[in-house]
Formats: sequence, C-alpha cells, structure tokens
Amino acid sequence: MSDQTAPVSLEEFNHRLAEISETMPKRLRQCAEFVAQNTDRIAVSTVAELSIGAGVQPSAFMRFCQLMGFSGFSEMQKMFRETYAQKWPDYATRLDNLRATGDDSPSALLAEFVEAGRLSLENLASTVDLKTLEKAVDVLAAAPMIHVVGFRRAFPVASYLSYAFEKMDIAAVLHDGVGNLNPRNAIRTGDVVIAITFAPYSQETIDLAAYAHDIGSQVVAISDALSGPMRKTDALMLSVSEVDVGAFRALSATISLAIALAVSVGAKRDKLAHGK
Amino acid sequence: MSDQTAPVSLEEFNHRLAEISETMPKRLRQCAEFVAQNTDRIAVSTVAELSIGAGVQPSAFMRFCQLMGFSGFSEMQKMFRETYAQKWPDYATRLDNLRATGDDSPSALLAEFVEAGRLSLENLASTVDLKTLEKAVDVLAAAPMIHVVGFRRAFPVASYLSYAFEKMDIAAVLHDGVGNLNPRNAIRTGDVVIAITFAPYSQETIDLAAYAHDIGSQVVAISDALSGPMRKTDALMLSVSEVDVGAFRALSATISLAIALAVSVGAKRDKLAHGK
DNA sequence: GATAAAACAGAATAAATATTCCATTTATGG
DNA sequence: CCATAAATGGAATATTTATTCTGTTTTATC
Repeated sequence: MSDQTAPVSLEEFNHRLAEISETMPKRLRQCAEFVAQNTDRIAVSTVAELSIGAGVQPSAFMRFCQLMGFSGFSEMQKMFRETYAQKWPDYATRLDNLRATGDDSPSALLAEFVEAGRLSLENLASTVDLKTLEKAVDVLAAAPMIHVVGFRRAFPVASYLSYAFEKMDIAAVLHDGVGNLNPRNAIRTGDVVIAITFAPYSQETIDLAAYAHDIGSQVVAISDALSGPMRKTDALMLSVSEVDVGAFRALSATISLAIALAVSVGAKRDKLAHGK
Repeated sequence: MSDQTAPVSLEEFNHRLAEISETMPKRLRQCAEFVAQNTDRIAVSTVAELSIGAGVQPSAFMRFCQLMGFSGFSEMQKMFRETYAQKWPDYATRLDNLRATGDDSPSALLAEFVEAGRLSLENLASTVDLKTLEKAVDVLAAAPMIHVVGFRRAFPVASYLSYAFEKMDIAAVLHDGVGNLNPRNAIRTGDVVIAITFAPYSQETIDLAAYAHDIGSQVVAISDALSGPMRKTDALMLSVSEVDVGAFRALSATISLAIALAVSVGAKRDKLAHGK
C-alpha cells in the first residue's frame, strides 16, 4: 500500500508525482499526467469528474491516490483544500505578491514581464491593421516559397514562424545567417519575404527586403514602427508596439501576431486547395 | 422564497449579499457575516464546516443559501467552484466553431491567440515555483558558462535566451544543432545547462541534459510538465503551462519566464561583481 | 400580555460521493 | 506458449454530506 508517508505540501506532492510517475502503469500514468496539468482542480472536483478528465475509471483514480501515499481520494483532496486559500486571489493580487518580494528579485522581474506582456497583447488587439494582415495572408497563401528573415531580437520570431510553416507543410526557408552565405540567390521572383526587425534595425534584414523588392518580390514586414526603414520596399507593414521592461521586452505580442499570421496562411491554403 | 435570480458571478453574489444582509434575522445575518469574511472557503468546505464557522445550525445555513437566491448549498458552491477553476477554453472546438461559421479570418485567429496568451500569462503568475526560480538564478549567476539547448518549438525560446545573455555579456552558447556536431564536448564540469523542451520531448535535448548531469553539471529545465522526462537529471524544473490554440501555442508565458530568468541572472551577476 | 407569524435547533431522510470488491483483461517470466 | 502476476473496468457497498421536516422557541403586533 505505497509508502506510509503522505505528502503534506504541494512541493512534496509534485516531487513525489514526478518521482513515481515514471514507473506507473498506463492508466495510472494518465492520472498523473492529468493531475500534473490540472492541480488546481483537485480541491474542487469529485473523483468522478477527475477520472473522466483523465480518461480512466474512478477506481483507477483511487489507486492513483493510494500510490501517491494517501489513504484515498478524500485524504488527498483534504491536502489540496487546506492549501487552497493562498491561490484564491485574483490576477492583480497575485501580481502584487510577486512584486512585493523585493525590487530586483526574480519574481518581481517576472511580474513586470508578465504585466508588460499582457499590456502588449491588449494593445496589439486594438492597434493591428486588419486590412494589412488579411492582405499579407493572401499574399503568403499564394507564395510558391516563403523566406523568413530576422536577426538578433527578431530571430526567435523568425524561427517560430519557420517552425509553424514547416509543421503545416508550407514551403518556407529560414535565413539564419549561418555560414555568412549570401541568401539572395535563393529568392526567386514571385517568392514572398517575411522580414522581421526592430530598432536598431539590422542591416542584413533591410538589405534582403530591399533586394527582394527590387526583383519584384512582395515583402511582409513585422516591425515596431510604421515608419521604419522598410518603407521603401513597399512592404505590407505589420507593426507591433511591445512594452519594454528595462532594456528587454517579452515579445509576447510579436510572437502572437506571427503565429496568427502563420496559422491564417495555413487555413487559407487549405481553403484554396480544397473547394474554391 | 427570495428572488428567482441566482447570482452567477462573484460580483453579483457580493452585491446581493450586501443588499439583503441588512434585513436578515439574527442567525442568517451571522451566516452573511461569516461568508463575507470567508468567501474563499465556500468552494472547498461542507455545510457542516461553514455552519460551525458561522456559529449556526446547518439548517440555518441552508436557509441562508436560499435567501441568496440559490436552490440550496450545492448550487451556491457550484458557482464558487466554477468561478475558481479558471476555465481554459477548449480552443480546438472553438476553432471548429469559427470555421463552421465561416469566420476563420486572420483577425478572429489573432483574437484567439491574444486571448490564449493573456490566460497563459495570468496563469504563469500564479503557478510559477518561486523557490525553484530563485535557485535557478543563483546557479546560473555562478556558472562559468551557460549552455542553452532547445529544438523545434522550444528553439525560439532558446535563441531568445542566448540573445539576452549575449546582450548582458554573459558567457553562453546556443546549441542549435547546426552541422550535427556533437555538442557534448563543449560542456565542462561546472557549466550549467538550460534545457527547454515540450511534449513530445525532443531526444537530443533530453540526451544533452542527461549527459550534463552525468558529468556533474547542474541542469535548469523549462518544460510544460513537472513530471517530464527531465526528471532523472535532477534538474531545477520550471514548468509553464501554455494554452493551446488548435495545434499551436503562442509561447507568451514561456518566453516571459525565460527573459525574466535571464535578466535576473544578469542582475545577480552585477550584484556579485560590485557590492558584497 | 395574548396571539400569530417567523425563526430556529435538532433529528430524520435523501442524495451524492468515495471506496472496495471481484471478474476479466493485459502484461510478464519461464 | 503456458502459467502467473499485475492491472483494469464496472458494479456493489459504505460513507459522507446535503436537504427536509417537525416540534419548539423567539419575535413582532395588537
């Protein structure tokens, strides 16, 4: 009947969960997975509900509780109900709690980034130019090949775009600058370039966009200001203003915009491929 | 028997409570006072417990619930439980609905990603393990060299971490898999590895973390579940649960956590270098 | 201070929920 | 491939918990 020691805190619980979930049989591992991902529901749910969530029988869930060191579900739930009160307060309060731990403590910093990200997202929703976005989707959906370029701070965005395109089987290439090869030769007329750059704008990105424009390729730009250096490329400009924390920013809004763009392109291509 | 309208939100509940508690008889007012002061316990307590807390009989508490507009205690508790469990929308079906109504426009998708990002960030604020975060910062601040590894979906996070470290003049190397070189030889005892991976976990990342652990290096892991495959490396586990939109996620929370980690390490190093 | 109405406590009952048990299936070692 | 053990599903049972009911007490009204 499992070890005699039942966890008495969330940390102990998580530790034990991680420790034994490796060696669990199938159904019990399902429970472990579900519980790990939905810890907060335990305090307010019944065995029946949780076992449905985990996709197992109630009796299996009971066995899981016992493996975790409790006498049964009730005892396990009791632990979660006792530690429940602290988690209750709303987002604003929790943020204050994080901040209260000292000025440049990790948690205070995290709070700043979280808040900055949230603000950026809200801002994005209200300021993005939908017409341009739709146009960009149309152009990209029709492109034989998509080139993604972005360095330094923009590189994570560029790489995530490439990942998304790859996952959707869309022909795209990430120009990552490895080997200092000249990427121009890969761009053919008709291809579309997604150029991502923020101030201080990186010259390579601007150059590549300019080149693409010269040879008659359409450019979609993701940047932090409408009046950036990409203007002369006739690019479809998607501008995102991200809230900074000190010298850094969290990229939440930019990445959200990028992934929405990519998925939209995927959806559009599906539509074009199947009926009309 | 009270108004026919039961409160459906915390606000409505509090409003109604304030409204009618004036005119309540003695015992029921005791209930009202206790509930006002212990709102957070309702979701996780039984009638018996609450009535003891309020100093009344269970039957009195039942009458209180009915006065508040509910059919009984269970219905009232249900409201609190639902309010608490932040209902993460099921975006898979939500997207299906969007498609069904023909509205999978880029703007609709963008709205979904923005919303998902917001939820993820708010959730991050309340679930991050501060102790582990601080420990990770300490370890990284003391590391002679930081190795960052993460592929596929985790690669943008890894690259952004590297960018941040580089900007702060912190010795860090991004293992990007270019050239299929074996990255192990670069890791020396004492170095610290930041391994980022999400389900389905990439074998290279796990292997590298395991190797680092074997040669006595500390591992900091950023993942989506506590009980991930990184367990046996004794890693400092930072887990982030991100809300998916269909098959994709916006990475908002993960990137925010990563950048907060990096900046914290920078701050800590400054402190170690100058003061103390 | 008498009377009616409302409020109450406590016990009895009903409903929901956890837990156990056992037959059946699935994995494991020889 | 067989024998044995482990794991599982589903239903039966036990326990907890909510809810209702009734006799009694308090409170308000005249």
